[in-house]
Amino acid sequence: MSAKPLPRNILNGPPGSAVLSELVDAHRRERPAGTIEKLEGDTCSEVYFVVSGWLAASKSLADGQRQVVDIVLNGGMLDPGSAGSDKSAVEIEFLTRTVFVPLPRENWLRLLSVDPGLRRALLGERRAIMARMFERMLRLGKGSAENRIAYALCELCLRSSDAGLRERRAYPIPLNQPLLGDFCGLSSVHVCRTLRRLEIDGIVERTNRMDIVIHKLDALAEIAQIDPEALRGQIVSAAAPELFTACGSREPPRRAAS
Amino acid sequence: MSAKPLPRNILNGPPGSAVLSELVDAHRRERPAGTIEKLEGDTCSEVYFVVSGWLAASKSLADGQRQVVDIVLNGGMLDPGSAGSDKSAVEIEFLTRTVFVPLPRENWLRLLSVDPGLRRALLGERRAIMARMFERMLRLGKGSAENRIAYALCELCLRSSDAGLRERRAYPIPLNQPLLGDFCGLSSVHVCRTLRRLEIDGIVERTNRMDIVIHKLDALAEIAQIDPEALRGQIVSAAAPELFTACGSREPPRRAAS
DNA sequence: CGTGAACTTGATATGCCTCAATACGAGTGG
DNA sequence: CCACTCGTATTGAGGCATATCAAGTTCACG
Repeated sequence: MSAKPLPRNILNGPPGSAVLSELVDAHRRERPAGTIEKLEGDTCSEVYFVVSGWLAASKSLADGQRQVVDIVLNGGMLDPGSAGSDKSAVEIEFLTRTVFVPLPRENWLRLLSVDPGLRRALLGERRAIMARMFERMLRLGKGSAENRIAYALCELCLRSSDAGLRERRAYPIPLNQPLLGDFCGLSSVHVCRTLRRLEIDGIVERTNRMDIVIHKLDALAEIAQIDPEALRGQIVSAAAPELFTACGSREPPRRAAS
Repeated sequence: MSAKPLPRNILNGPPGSAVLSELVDAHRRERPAGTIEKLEGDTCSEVYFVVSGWLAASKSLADGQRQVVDIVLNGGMLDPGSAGSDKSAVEIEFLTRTVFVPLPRENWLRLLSVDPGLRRALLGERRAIMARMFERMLRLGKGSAENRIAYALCELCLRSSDAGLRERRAYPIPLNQPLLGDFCGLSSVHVCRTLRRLEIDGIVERTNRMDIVIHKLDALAEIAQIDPEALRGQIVSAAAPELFTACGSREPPRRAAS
């Protein structure tokens, strides 16, 4: 699966294919870690495709409290727009050096109009996005701190690696504790305590600040209240990578300081 | 806007239109309030369109704690599927007597393939869904109980009426307090206390259990941390009604006991 | 008139936040 | 090489918001 030979779907699709690679080339961008690409309310008429890197979409209350509403990884997409206007509903920040393609809405619609496979892939990607958002809302509303953190670790590990959830394997997660707190709806202090407890209990281990090694997958899944196998199928879109393999060479996700 | 003369978009669209009305007729369903249409994990290969009524999509933790992840009203749609499998990611329950159209995925994809206007409308609807989900996640993660309740009232009032947020006008909300709690991530007891406080402060009034009358819109918007005008544009899809006006006569939303 | 579900209100428990102080690690400049 | 500094992580103490438990009331419905 990691040795996928050639881009499919778009580049090799029947009509409009030539257009695509030009579009992608024309819009391809790269940003260093920590860049804030857009603020809430900024004008935005594009749909974002992440070629490589991590991106966080967040919203804030008046007092500055921030909630990360989604994290987008290699092969993922984000539509920051809201219903009526051309205003972005979220703030967009890159957590790592990131290559991405902001595709104007009209171009995106045109691509969809010519490629049935793309429409189908989009449906799958959309379902994956919604499914993981649902899981997170459930935990934001009803889960304990342990449950939220454990779930976040599982989700990010699952999504960031083809290998899935495995014991004794280090997954880099390019979030510091305040950011992880904003993702889980917790204060950074409580994130620290909760991570610490998981570590003391021998369930996970951290190296280099935020490389996660799972030692007791059963226990972690129990706390996160997930079935590792099933969750993967629900929140990771099988079709997604094909959505725009065309967009560029597949670089591995790279961690970076924020 | 309420006196829209004729269905547009699909029924009158160029090709495939005849197919649509047949599809809709064939799949149209009606259920009484309180019906549970699907459970988490049930097989589901359809996309749901709500013609009239209210529907709640929820998920639960092992201990039975439930979180309502979205509420769908007249003119709204819901795709319960998850990425990989044909399993529903959510439980679906009707809050009122509801007319809806569960359209098999393949039919839905085919419709999308023939109607550019439909694709565009879907983009708008999708953005509205995401925008309101983002708003709710922000409040689930970082908002106080007052903020969550006030926001929920504003969102549901905005979405359930063309009139938007107005003072001295009764909005029926067909949720009891336990359900509102599941929606806001609060216990029913605390929902009660919080609503009571809003009432004592003269900000809202309740009649018939759950008909909401706003008395101080400014204060409510302040607590909810919203701009009523702007929010409407963000979370209500202008195009959505056209998505499937074809599906049936437009009945007003009717409240019912759960 | 009885029954059950929802609502209300009070009392208590607790999980998480906030404030505060310290430790650590990386980068910087002397 | 060391001192400095700044951001992040860690740990403790205390407070507050919300959950939980419990009891009583109202209301819809049979």
